[in-house]
Amino acid sequence: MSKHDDIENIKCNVIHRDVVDSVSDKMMEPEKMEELAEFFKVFGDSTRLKILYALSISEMCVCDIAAVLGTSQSAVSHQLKILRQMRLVKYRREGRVIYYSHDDEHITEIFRKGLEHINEIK
Amino acid sequence: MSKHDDIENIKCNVIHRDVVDSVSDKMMEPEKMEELAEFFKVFGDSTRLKILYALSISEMCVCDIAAVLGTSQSAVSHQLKILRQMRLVKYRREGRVIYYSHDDEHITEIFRKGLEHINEIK
DNA sequence: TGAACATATGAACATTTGTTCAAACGATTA
DNA sequence: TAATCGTTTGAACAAATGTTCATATGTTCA
Repeated sequence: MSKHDDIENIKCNVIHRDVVDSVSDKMMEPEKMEELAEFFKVFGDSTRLKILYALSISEMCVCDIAAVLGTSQSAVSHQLKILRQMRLVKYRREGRVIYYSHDDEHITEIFRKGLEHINEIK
Repeated sequence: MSKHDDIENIKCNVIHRDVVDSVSDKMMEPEKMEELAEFFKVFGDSTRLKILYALSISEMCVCDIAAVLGTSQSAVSHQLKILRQMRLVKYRREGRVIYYSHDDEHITEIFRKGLEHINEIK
């Protein structure tokens, strides 16, 4: 164990140096990956997904969204904030009612791709 | 408060009955939504995203993936299990080395849509 | 057969996440 | 102006998640 002290607990070594180098070279910047993960994380919750789906059918106010989902108005509002921050929904105020709607054309396509996948794997 | 006891603590009422009914009618089944959320959840972690991206460049063994990501072999293995369960990657064994690769064409498209979005909103 | 290696897995732990509850904020209306 | 309504927000809390560590599994090679 003498001269191997510094690597004594490495469990795993590179097997194909060429592949590792080539792939490392083509990898996206880690920050971009983080950003992308944050984006997809938004789709990873059924409450938010339901909101997005509902809004793809019609513009709606917060109370109505809550009614459709069967979720508390507060929970919906919290999730709308996240969707807003990710620029997936926009809103307009009319008196004390706030109407939300989609703010991005990619939503529908991402939705469809996801559905295609889960329909295929079962 | 007499006859309203059952709804006394409802903070929010339906505002547009017609919209709520129409959207409720067109909503997807909740189970489908859950399933879809589970699927997108997989994309919502940067380690898994990096693995998927790396595999879009080349088939790779676990050790090499770990090397490219700078993550422990164990962490990679745990995440590969999730990707496997979601049928996003497949693998083949060659001796004691296991090679992973993509198992779905939607991955690349979903990736691209996500990137398009985050590139637009900044 | 036993040592070495690539990978998988379970338990433990810290972190993140989503909901609820209570309260605050704006806008309307009586 | 006060009460009401639709919405937002912060704190608290339980549940879910990702990593690490230790160990197990399965394969090769000496």
